[in-house]
Amino acid sequence: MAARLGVVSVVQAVIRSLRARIFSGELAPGTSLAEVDVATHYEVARPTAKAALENLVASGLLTRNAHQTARVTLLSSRDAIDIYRTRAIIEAEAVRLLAAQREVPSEAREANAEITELVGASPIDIIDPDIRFHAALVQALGSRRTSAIYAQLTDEIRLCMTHVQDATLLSTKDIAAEHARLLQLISEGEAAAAAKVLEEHLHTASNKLAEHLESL
Amino acid sequence: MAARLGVVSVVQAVIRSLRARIFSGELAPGTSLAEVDVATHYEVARPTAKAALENLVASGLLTRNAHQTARVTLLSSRDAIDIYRTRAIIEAEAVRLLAAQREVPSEAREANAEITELVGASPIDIIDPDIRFHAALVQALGSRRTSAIYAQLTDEIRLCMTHVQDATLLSTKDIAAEHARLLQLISEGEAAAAAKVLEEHLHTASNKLAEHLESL
DNA sequence: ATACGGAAATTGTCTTACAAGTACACATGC
DNA sequence: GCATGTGTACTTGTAAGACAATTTCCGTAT
Repeated sequence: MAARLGVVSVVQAVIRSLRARIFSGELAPGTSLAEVDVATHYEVARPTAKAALENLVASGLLTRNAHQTARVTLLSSRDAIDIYRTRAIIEAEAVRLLAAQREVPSEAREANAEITELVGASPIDIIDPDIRFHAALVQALGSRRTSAIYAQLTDEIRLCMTHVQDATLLSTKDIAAEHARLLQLISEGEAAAAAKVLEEHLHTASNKLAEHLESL
Repeated sequence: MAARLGVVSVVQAVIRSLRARIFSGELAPGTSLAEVDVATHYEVARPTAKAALENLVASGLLTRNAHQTARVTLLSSRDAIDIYRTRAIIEAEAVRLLAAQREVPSEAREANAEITELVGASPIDIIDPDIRFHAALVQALGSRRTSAIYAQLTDEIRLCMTHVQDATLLSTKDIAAEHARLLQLISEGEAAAAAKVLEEHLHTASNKLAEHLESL
């Protein structure tokens, strides 16, 4: 293989590698990805590359019209708002349920602890624990399909983030504080208040992100 | 072409045809669908059939493990409950928003009128307008991604229904009445009450469906 | 009757090939 | 000079054939 691929299935390996390259920013939004390019890059057959590209198109990371070469999706501010709205619906419900049970997921607590430790570090480093924090809330719902849907939205969020290399949208300190407050309200069983904090948290993030995307 | 296909793209046409055959019950849950079978049936190449099958696997209508022939997904009662839970999250939010705006989608009203007219008819005939009623509520959110997610869940619901040919889970009259009450509460701006009615409506439907699936 | 071995069936991938559609550049006419 | 039309190059869509790898199932032998 031309590029290192954790060997599972060729198509799956290509998909995984392309995802990583997209998220890392190596393949910036707008970059063209022809089937032949992918095929030669990984030294696989074109049908294999095609299958990988189609998978990524389906998950929203790539965009392609008929007979046109696929490009890394360039999300608009309206897309970002739409994604965050959808996220908010799911997460708010998760938070309400958790609060009703006064159950604070340990993964969420740990992820936020990680964020707190990164207060001085590069804003890019907090993306990962931040995503884990929110994912932990949804995971706690225990619904396979809800988690799957949320995972797909998370992918698009990550893609958004690659638009904004300067990811200093919110201060790490504020994010950690809002998360902590959210967990506090959950532990107190304040479902409505917790949901409201979450919605505002996502809403301000959404606004900042949309604003940054507009300015490109 | 061996079977009539509305000509768009070969793969898309095969997908559409297979979906129709699955929903119609011609391809009952559990039926094997080998790539060669599909290829010969539609007189297309195996890669084309493969692409169509992979698409349907991704949307949950078919199930396949590596090196194993695809089968029409056989949903368990737990799946049904999971699907309805996820549905409920989205629909409840839609209903809350609509109530806050006191906005009753005309499509929902029309779909329920259609149900009301079908009070004496076969329970199977109400599936379609019932789905349209609920979809109209979600559509009103105006979120592309939320609608897309909901559409996928709807597909799985339809698949559930093919398990239970005797779809007389609830009386048509009761369904129409609950829908009407829901629309009434929306028009009155009673967000919380409307959401509660919806959740109970879906919960009882989910229970009945799960019960029927268990008894197979 | 059970366990082992092998054959059949199926999917995974590659190679090659051609058809069809899109986009861009170039030339032509106004 | 600009708009328009055409043609070519590029890319994707689909097909056909071939081989490897894996799973399943059946037959046989113990």
